[in-house]
Amino acid sequence: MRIEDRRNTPLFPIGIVIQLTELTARQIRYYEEHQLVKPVRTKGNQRLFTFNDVDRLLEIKDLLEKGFNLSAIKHYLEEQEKTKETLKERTVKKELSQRELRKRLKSEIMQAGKNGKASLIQGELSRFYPQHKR
DNA sequence: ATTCTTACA
DNA sequence: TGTAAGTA
Repeated sequence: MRIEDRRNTPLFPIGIVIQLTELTARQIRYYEEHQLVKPVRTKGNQRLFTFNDVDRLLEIKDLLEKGFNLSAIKHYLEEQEKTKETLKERTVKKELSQRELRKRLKSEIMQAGKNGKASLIQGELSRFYPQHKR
């Protein structure tokens, strides 16, 4: 999950963001007021934007040019955020369950090796192989 | 030189 | 949104 960290690393002062997005400082600060982006502040109170913030601002600009108002864009981005987090959660759960599965398989295999009888999981797995007459 | 806030057009 | 003023 290193790439994600990079995209969320505060890097750009507003001057760079202005060049990257071709938005004015006024606009960028205004969007921040409305919580569409949340740049962190340095000790000197200067804003630092992340790569994701820049992407976000570009999307805001695009939607604005297509005629959407700020509140609509805000709702849109919130939904997009929810969806994104849900997908991420599912991925995490999947990874956890697969790790758990491997752990159980290993345990069962070692157990079966000791007492020679079919393990519980072998019984479970047989369901996925129709050629095994049951 | 840059950025920040506030306030008014 | 743009811009001017006074700061940090």
